[in-house]
Amino acid sequence: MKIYYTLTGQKEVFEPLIPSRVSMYACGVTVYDYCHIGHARSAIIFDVIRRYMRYKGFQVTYVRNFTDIDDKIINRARQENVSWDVIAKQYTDAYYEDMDMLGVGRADVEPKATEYINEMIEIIKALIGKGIAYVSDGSVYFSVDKFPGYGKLSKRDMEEMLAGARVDVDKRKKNPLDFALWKNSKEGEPFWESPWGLGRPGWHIECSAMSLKHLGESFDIHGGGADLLFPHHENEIAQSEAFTGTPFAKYWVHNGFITIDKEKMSKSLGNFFTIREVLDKFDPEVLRFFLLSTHYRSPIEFSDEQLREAESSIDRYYTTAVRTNDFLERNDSGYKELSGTGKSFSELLSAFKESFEEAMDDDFNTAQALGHIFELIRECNRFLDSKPSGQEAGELILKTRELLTETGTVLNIFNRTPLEWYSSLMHVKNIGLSEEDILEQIGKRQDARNRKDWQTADIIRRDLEEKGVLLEDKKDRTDWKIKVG
RNA sequence: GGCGGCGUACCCAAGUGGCCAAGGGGGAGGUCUGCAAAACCUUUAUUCAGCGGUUCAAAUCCGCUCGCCGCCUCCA
Repeated sequence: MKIYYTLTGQKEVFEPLIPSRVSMYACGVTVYDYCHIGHARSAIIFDVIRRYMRYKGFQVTYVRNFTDIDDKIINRARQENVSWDVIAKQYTDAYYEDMDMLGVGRADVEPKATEYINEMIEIIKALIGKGIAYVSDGSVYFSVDKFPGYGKLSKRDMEEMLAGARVDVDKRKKNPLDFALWKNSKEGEPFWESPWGLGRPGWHIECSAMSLKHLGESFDIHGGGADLLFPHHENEIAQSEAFTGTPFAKYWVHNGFITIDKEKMSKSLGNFFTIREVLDKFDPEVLRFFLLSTHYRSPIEFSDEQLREAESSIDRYYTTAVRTNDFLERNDSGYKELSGTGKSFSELLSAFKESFEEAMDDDFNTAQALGHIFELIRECNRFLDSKPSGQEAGELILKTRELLTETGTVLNIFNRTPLEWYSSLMHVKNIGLSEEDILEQIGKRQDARNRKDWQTADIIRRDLEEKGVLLEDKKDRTDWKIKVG
């Protein structure tokens, strides 16, 4: 397995620190507002990495934090005239709702910054003791000059950063690039007691404290959005390695941004969509599928059109699922020799898993993995078109279903029944008909068809289609589905 | 200014030295069907932004040019 490694800028063979175990830490969210789809992208890719590691047989420990104290939370609380922890609680709950919808599993440990104040203070004390951090005006700063490797992750030169002049001038800092480990609290702000007076932790130190506590001094994978690379992850390395004297994370994984009209989606530009907004119009699986259809490091352009295409793709899967179910229900299990189509399908089937793993082993190439899945779907349909029957054919289709379920579980897509998919679409698209209504219309149409009253039958079908319901006449029944795309 | 990335068909998107350049969406024609839909088949890139170079061989490596984007400040 290869993973793109931010430090060297190329794909490296993945070798965990402890064989057969994987420890990973992902930067979670600051809980001060609803999550947008950028948060979803990050959460989903790490969810997939974790699922794939488990699939490969690794024992995974996955830690994802919540930043529950921060300027933005304090500001939000002030605006709404409530306590900071009310805001944190509200948006932590909202986060879980969103992630549950998207099929993002809980991490093994989900620490909150405010539960690790003591651990952070201990690290800060030690850094001061080593002369790497200094106290200034009730706050504590990390002295980047004292950490020789500063800038190694983001490949930045300190001289150039200073020349860039976009760093704020702060009299309390010895070097403008120094960053706060502990912040002196101002009047009316939440605070904790510390050796340096009342205050609260700086942003970066929490990840150092929580990863140390749950994963140890060194662990395998650390990641988050590409915008965390600098300064957040750079600072984490500095603090952690200065404190422990050993290498921090072995592999750094950063996901690319979501863009709108080619521009980075961001809060400040105001061009962002919350997960909730999107799920108002689309099934959650559509968003998840869409985000996995591009490699995680590439930027991904977001639009309704893209989502509609994703919806059509998923529908192709569920349409095929209906076919395989039908086949297995009717197939007679007597002996019958496999046709040529059957034989070539059988070959594809045996190669499929390897293809899927090859794609995923290559830096979690979910886009390519999906390509293989759709190739399997096409060949499965082709096989079914050849009107197969017999025990061996049944086994092939059964095997197909197994493989699709197994790989679908890694990506956490394609895990519902076709009926569940269409019921969900019915709601999300506001069809305004119930399943019973549709079945009633199908019954009426069938009566007309029995009378060979094609005109009435076609009118019923057209009326339903206008409402977004498609009918498909099969040999012995008529199926309904929701129009996608 | 420094650092980094991207440019593959009508759209999205894999592919980073060598089998016909994956897959999805869309278009056109066909098979099937009462008609449809779905599915399948054929077709839609002799070519990978452009120009040079390295190589027996390049979308893939190197150089230059053009265009787009990101980071350097909180940010997934």
